[in-house]
Amino acid sequence: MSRSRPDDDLSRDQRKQRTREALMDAALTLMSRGISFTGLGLREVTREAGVVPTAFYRHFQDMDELGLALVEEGGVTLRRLLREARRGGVPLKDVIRNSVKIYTGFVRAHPQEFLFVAGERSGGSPAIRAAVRREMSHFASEMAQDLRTLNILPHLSTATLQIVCGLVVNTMISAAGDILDLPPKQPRAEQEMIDAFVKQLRVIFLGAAAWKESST
Amino acid sequence: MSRSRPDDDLSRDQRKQRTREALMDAALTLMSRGISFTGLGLREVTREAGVVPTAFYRHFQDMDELGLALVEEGGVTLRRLLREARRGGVPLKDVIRNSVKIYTGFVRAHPQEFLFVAGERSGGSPAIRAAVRREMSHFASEMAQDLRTLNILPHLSTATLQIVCGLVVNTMISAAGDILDLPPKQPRAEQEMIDAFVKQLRVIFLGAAAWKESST
DNA sequence: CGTTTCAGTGAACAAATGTTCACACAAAGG
DNA sequence: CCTTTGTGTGAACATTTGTTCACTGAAACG
Repeated sequence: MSRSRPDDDLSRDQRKQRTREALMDAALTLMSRGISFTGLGLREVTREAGVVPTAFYRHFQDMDELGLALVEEGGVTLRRLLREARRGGVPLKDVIRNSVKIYTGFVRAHPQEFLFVAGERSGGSPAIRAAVRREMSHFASEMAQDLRTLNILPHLSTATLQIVCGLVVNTMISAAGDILDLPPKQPRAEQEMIDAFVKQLRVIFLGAAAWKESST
Repeated sequence: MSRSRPDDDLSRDQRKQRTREALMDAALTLMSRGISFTGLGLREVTREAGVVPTAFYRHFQDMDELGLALVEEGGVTLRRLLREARRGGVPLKDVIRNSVKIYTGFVRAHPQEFLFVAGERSGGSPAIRAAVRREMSHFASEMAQDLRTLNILPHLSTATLQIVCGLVVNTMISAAGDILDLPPKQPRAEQEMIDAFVKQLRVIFLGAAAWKESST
């Protein structure tokens, strides 16, 4: 047996990407301990990742670049969310409640990424803020297109639909931040927040359905 | 003439409160330079305030306490906003557009406080986050009560009205953050954002008007 | 096999951070 | 008027930070 530890025979690039992920995960882990990304230090992250500080520079020029990578990761998570929702098909009954169920499931499955996105949307460095906003806008666009092909709210102009989806996405992200901030194991309060969240989405879609494009 | 500099004959308490305000203003000023509150250092703040670092402890135990004071200040500003809106009376025509005009005026007049609230809502330390949420919730409650006395959306239960106002407030704060993040002197993009903001509020109120309490 | 490439190491640095302490000195209060 | 009170000072501290540099050793490659 030449190679004893089976998880150790990896190509160089694989190894590199591995510690890169370790760094990103370390940042997310530290954030889930309460500190916001902006308050994180380079050394802190490498320490948590189990790497020497200098190794950081092999992957990112500075913390901002790490942040941007995390934004991108968050973006693909959001895309997977949409795909998953599509795959489930339209329930035709209780669409909103079901979509919210999928969503909250996703938030619970990837708490750190949602915490990051919600927190840095208006908090972090200018570059990161901008990236988060861009990602949220992309997400809203995809959602708008989905609604189009599902023939939901067909009477709305594309511009209006886009704005409505922006409102929905904004509400979604805020709700995620609120839910994840609850002291853990508090199912009563959590259910209340989710119910309020559903109600807000209902109001939005009700308003969008009642919208007349003529109104200035 | 015993007292030469007229701005210098102040009681001890007045002086103390003065440098306290200087510290708070310094933090806000630094934030408007791009850094988020969480990323601010104690020494950085005292330097900007023109005081020696140790003087900080005469007013706050740590940065978190400073942050909480700023949250409270932000809350006061929001209350003044509501009072101002009330004072203007109900325009009866174009209510939303007019309210938004008042609001954006306020945001432009107190950019730093809105930047702080928007940024630390989900970003900062747990204590500060909680305080911001509490203040936003208070604000939503007051708004709900105002709508009640103005006989707007009278068919909604108090609980529903509260939830709708929560949605409105959330949208307001996000919009403030977005608008203040624009590169300055970009009236085209700013007007676009404000128009979208107005449209979102219209959708919300339209939906609230169409709401039937019976729906599960 | 021999050479090159390069992810990760470890020591070292200047700079900045939060916190401490004894002190100054003007207002407050008897 | 003399004493007390307390805001702001200035020097000092132990830590922590971001960044540099020369290095090691194994994978990649010819």
